[in-house]
Amino acid sequence: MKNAQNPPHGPLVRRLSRFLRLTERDVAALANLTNRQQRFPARANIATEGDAPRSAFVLLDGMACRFRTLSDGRRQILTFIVPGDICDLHAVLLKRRDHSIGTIMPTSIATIARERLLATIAQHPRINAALCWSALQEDAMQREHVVTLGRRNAHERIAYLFCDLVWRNEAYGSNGRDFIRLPMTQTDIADMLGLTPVHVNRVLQDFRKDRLIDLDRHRLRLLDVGRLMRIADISQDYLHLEGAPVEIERECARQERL
Amino acid sequence: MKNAQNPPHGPLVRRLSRFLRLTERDVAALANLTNRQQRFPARANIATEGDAPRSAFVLLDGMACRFRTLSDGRRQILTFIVPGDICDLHAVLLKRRDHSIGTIMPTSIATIARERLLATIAQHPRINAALCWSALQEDAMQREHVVTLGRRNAHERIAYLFCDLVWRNEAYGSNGRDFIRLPMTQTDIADMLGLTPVHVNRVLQDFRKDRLIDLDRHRLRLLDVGRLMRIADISQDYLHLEGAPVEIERECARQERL
DNA sequence: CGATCTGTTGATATCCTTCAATTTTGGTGG
DNA sequence: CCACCAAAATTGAAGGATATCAACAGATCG
Repeated sequence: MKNAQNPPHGPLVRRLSRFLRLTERDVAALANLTNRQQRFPARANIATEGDAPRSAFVLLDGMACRFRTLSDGRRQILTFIVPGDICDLHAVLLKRRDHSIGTIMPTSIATIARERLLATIAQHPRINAALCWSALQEDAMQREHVVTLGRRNAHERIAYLFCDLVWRNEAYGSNGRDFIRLPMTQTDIADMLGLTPVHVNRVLQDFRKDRLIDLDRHRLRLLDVGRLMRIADISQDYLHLEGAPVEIERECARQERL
Repeated sequence: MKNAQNPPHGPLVRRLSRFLRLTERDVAALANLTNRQQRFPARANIATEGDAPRSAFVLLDGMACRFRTLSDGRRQILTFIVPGDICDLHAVLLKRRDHSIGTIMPTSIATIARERLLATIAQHPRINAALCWSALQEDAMQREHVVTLGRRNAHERIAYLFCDLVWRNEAYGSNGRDFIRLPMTQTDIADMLGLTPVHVNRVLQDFRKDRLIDLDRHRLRLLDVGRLMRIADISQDYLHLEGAPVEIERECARQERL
């Protein structure tokens, strides 16, 4: 039962072991959790609003987003989905999807069969706990998004988004450099933040002039994270990266002894 | 194993049986799920951001809201909490709360002990499923909120909020009249919808002039739901009130036979 | 029955949108 | 590898939705 957080693991393991240490058995089970892989080109729909929910999946590589469109065409992006993110884990309980999922760039996913998922969480308390945490974290991110759209102005919104993306990449991304890939267009950013593409562009210019960011060819480098955090008035608390409370650790250990 | 949806049940049973039929055993278990009750006056905090999470609770009577405040005082309400809503069901997994919960009016809650909760869902598959559905529904409501703040204008936002509150009251509220209690102030509505109180007031005047609503002394009557729905461009799909898919029903029935 | 919170109204300011044109980028096929 | 094309980014000018400020009226509650 060794520490399983060493580098060469898939995005799902990287993501989940952010919460608590997984055993080698857990890691092996996660490797068997997914079955077939699928690739999608850029700007393709992985799932469409109104459809009956299909199986859950993990995003392995690329980037996607959840979104909804109003009947006059206005679009709101709900979340950007990055490698390691799990989608539609419990969606079987619903009859029809209330939002779509589309790719931003070429993206590959691995589907998760419901039967195997249920069996896995029944036998692996740490995976169960980590999946719950993952869902809680998504809820918390959604809440931060609501705060952003409701009470932050354009500069604050963009500062928030960039911090969020960089922090998530640091927490369980794979690249160890000081910049991140920003594959989405300025229109995507606008649709995420409730702004117009034109205004997003202007704020980006401001940030460049203020030496806050370096953004070129979809590569983003934060030149002054502290100042961006102060602009957005945000800390990374909402990501809940602090790991499991001891009681949860103990409870998992106890269940593993059975 | 009779239908358990008849009137004289608590808000929790009313809420959960919206999803699937609960057995008499389930209803009895739900009655035993909560232990002590607590009353809070209006404008009191039930839980505060930064605290370590306490036990989960059900709101029995009154109204509350989740909210976050930025450091300069701007406040964003995340959700209004109505009777039957369950709060912080899995919060034990987190070390500190990322938002507060406060009352709008005098409110009573019933706490749920973690041990008893775990035992109950282990023995009652339908309760387990219904609680999962409840969490999914909350996620869907949160998504609709994001769409509202990101892409709807002031009139559309208020039309959305009023439909939402009325629909939720119809679905599992207790009063059978054609108006609902609207205990929150216009400032609360503004903080929910990302507007200023002044502007909320003006939109309300517009709605009154257009004979869309009748709002007086915190009693709201929708005079033309169809038109409000068209204004907000919304249907009640996002509330997922259609009940459990047959496979879930079957799965619960199978588990009950063990 | 007064103090305070809430609702209402008007005038002015501003952030962001809209519209429209131009440049740049990135992808594709020859 | 280059030429070409569509998509994305950029810039300017003007308009509109909502915010801000301020004052007052009305409701609520101890």
